[in-house]
Amino acid sequence: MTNSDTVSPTDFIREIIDADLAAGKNDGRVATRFPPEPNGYIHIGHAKSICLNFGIAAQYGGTCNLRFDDTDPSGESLEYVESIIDNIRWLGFDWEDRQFFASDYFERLYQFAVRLIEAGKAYVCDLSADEIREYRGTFTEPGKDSPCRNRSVEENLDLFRRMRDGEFEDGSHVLRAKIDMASPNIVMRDPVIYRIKREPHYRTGNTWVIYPMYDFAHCLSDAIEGITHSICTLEFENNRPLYDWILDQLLEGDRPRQIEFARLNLSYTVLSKRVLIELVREGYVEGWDDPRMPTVAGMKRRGYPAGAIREFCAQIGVAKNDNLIDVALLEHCVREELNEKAPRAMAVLRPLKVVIDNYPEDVTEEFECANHPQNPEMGTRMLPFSREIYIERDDFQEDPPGKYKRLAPGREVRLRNAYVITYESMVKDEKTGEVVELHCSYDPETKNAPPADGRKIKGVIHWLSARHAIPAEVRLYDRLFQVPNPAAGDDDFTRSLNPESLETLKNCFVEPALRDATPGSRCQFERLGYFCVDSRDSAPDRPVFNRVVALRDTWGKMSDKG
RNA sequence: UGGGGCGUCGUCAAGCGGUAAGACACAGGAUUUUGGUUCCUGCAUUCGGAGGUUCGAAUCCUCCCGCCCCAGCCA
Repeated sequence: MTNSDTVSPTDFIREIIDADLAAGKNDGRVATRFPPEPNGYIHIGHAKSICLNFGIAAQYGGTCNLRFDDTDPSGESLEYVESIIDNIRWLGFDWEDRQFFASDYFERLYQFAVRLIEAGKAYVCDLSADEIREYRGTFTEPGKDSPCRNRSVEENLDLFRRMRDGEFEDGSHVLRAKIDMASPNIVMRDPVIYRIKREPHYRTGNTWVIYPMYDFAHCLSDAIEGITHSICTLEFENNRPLYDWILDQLLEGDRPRQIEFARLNLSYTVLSKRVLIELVREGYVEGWDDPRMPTVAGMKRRGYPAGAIREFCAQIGVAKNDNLIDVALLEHCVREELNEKAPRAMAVLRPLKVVIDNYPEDVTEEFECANHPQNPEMGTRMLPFSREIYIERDDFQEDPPGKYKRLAPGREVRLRNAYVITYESMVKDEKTGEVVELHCSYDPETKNAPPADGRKIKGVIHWLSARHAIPAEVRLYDRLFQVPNPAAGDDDFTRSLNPESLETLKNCFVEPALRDATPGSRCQFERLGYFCVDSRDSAPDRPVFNRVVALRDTWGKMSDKG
């Protein structure tokens, strides 16, 4: 599926699977699942889990199901289901016909709950939410039994049926597993497994007023689907005894096994669902697919290739250590793929006009340019040249620092794929003193050739023929947060937002070949970075480009240091 | 505080009793019509700490320290 996945990674989860296989468990089957709750868009952290689950299934000749864990109607919606399906497909994974919903199991789960009651392992509790909390005890004190704990099976069955039938108010009754109110693990102190919630479900509508809790629904959904290895994140480690307990009461033979790994944390970004939702709702970004968002939809729109995300997930590994991955690694993976695959193009973001005085006014030349310097198979394109061109403002300095090798008074520079030009004079705005135009001369002998006298031209800059350049809008993105670990501390995340995460440049130019660039297509603007045609706002007469990621910039680093 | 986890380079991460892989980052240098790419080079005498076992310990034992998770009718 991916050329970068040639080396199968090894990690503690695969070691467990190897051992299970060696022990003859599950008849040699490996079945995983990715179980999102459809109450938000998936992000790069989910991508790690997706790559893990689908990757393991592929590696072991097994299967990976997509299952929506939709047991709490509040906040869940079809929009999220659809976005999740789209995003996983885009990431490059396929679950064939194995798309499931926990909500499709509601009737079976109900029957499992009835069996639990019949076995004397669950009871209907009348305590209020507050009372249940009080009865639960604390880390250091054991809990107390609910007064309802010893109801008869018959009464429990009757009450539970009436809960389902809608006879009771929301919150007036719950179904609880009867385990151990003195357990040192709070999860095991008679956990709630069903609650009454009169809220329409986006799939089952009003047919249910009771909904199973995660701990009850998840393990049984895994069992129903024949999952062998149920991979989840570390915060569920405390829940594993409950996962096993429920299955022990209800099932015999091979059972799914829960394995926990450390979730992804990314520097300078936040992956908390709560914060992501707030960023969208409060308008700090323009939507779930804002190119600054760490969502799969955002990264796709930004122009990150799916393969780069997969490669990133392979690179970071899987372990149980808390981690904070340097976002530079993600950017590295993006550059690595784009360097190989993105055709080169010319664009000027902050134009400065240059008149080449000794070049004829009515002439247009066309230069044949390679689409990729290292890969001739990517072909060539024609680039027009004329007397007036635009260069990048940054590529001229009146009083340049030491190692500057671009245009300056008295200097010469190579125009990429064209001639060597020499500075002659500049025109300044009388009021502001700003340089508004340059005059240069060109050396006709240097067309695609070094200067005849053998002198070395150090600098190469990009340019565009003013007459032929296509106006474009370019959006420069930077990290959304200014601090390395915005999730640390309970500070208001708003304060660590980067006010300069988006810079919109409206007066840019791109080469004519890009006039009709396909939305979503990517190229490298030479010397600037990788760019992607925005799939939402770009129009044929007015292309809009998103900067995917800048090129590595050793010069920028040097000059930053002074 | 009771329970459950985790501590190996700046950041990830291999290592599974035989003497510290790799990646990113960083720093030098070479090549270059992208200050890109590519290519070399450097980057943990030491594995949270202290004891112990052993010919030999990041790996085994003991104690200590630090960080994360759990007291939703969320997942």
